Amino acid sequence: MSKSINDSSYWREFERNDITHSAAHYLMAIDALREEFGYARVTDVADMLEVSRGAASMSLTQLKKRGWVEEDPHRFLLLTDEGRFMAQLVERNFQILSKFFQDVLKVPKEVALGDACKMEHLMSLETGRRLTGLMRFICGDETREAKVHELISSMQTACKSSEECPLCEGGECLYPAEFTSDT
Amino acid sequence: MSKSINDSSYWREFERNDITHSAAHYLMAIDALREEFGYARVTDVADMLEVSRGAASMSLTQLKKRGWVEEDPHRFLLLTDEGRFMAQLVERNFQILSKFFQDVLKVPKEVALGDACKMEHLMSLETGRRLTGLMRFICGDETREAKVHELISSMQTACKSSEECPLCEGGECLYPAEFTSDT
DNA sequence: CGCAATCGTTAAGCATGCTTAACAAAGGGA
DNA sequence: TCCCTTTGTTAAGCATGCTTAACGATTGCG
Repeated sequence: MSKSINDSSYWREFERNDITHSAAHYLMAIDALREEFGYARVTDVADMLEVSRGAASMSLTQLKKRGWVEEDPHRFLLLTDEGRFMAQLVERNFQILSKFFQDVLKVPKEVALGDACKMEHLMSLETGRRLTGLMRFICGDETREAKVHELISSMQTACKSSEECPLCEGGECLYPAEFTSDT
Repeated sequence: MSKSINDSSYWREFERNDITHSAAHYLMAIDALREEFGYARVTDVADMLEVSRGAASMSLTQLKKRGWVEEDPHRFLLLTDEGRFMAQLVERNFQILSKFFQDVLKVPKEVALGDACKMEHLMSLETGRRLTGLMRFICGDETREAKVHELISSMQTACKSSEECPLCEGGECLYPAEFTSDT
């Protein structure tokens, strides 16, 4: 268990992720601005993300070099097909994760949105697609959905014993008493 | 939707997260080494994480300043109570996420472990606890577990129409045809 | 004891990504 | 036209976190 979690073959994949958190938000900002106003300039992106124009300018230059951002004939910012793909991937991940956390796990909105926003650019397409499937299963039947919620809300304490818990079999309890109240 | 995803009040929380990915792995490495060998030195941590001794030294100095790491009477590395709490939080998140991705969502192992490792330090205690509850629900009944798997494996194509899909109601389909094959 | 290997720290360099500040280029009103 | 504002770029500084290299301080063997 502890042997593999620190295996360098994948723990450092974090810093080599396809897209950084920051880059994802620059792309999504362009998408959102074009949708809302029909165009996006460096200053608009900077305002939306509340970063300086300098930061936006430098980041967008990198995104242009990477082939995700272009300028249209009027020198307005534009996503390339690949850029739009990345933006949509991250945005869809955010939507799925925040919906999953809020509607299925019943995590308080603020926490759910915070977690989803941090994780949105890190979940692979494969995982996102399958998570969508799980949610179609749960949300597709009201009785089932209600039962999930009932069970989750009753699960405020640690499992009684490793024997009867399908998760803790053999090992230690994943959520012992000291972890059942919030941080 | 696009309005809130770029709201600076939380998109920049990513860089202010309680613990960085790197810091989490330093803490978990100390934990793992002490468990396996009874002690942990800077060099051992560096070897386990496959970083230079210089990097390990500097990072561990920061973790000492932060109160998560100490030295024992023999000058070996030791986690403080708070440090152990953080390490266990992240490790438990990794276990829950990788189990969820592999055993519930049936994501291929390599992808599941990669995703879990990237997200492990970003999921809040609250969300992790509730995810554990969901998994107790699903894995606690074989019929239910089988049904979830059947449904997820059949969900390889986009939903037929927004009308009948509990997720896409109103808006666009989250997983239209062009996204249903892997990247 | 002494030499050599190991251990831990520190410095310099690089990359990311933010800040503020300076500046050139373009735009708009009197 | 002139001036002032807005826009976008660039430079310098800071923080994180990695690299390699140099450096003392141990440690251990013959």
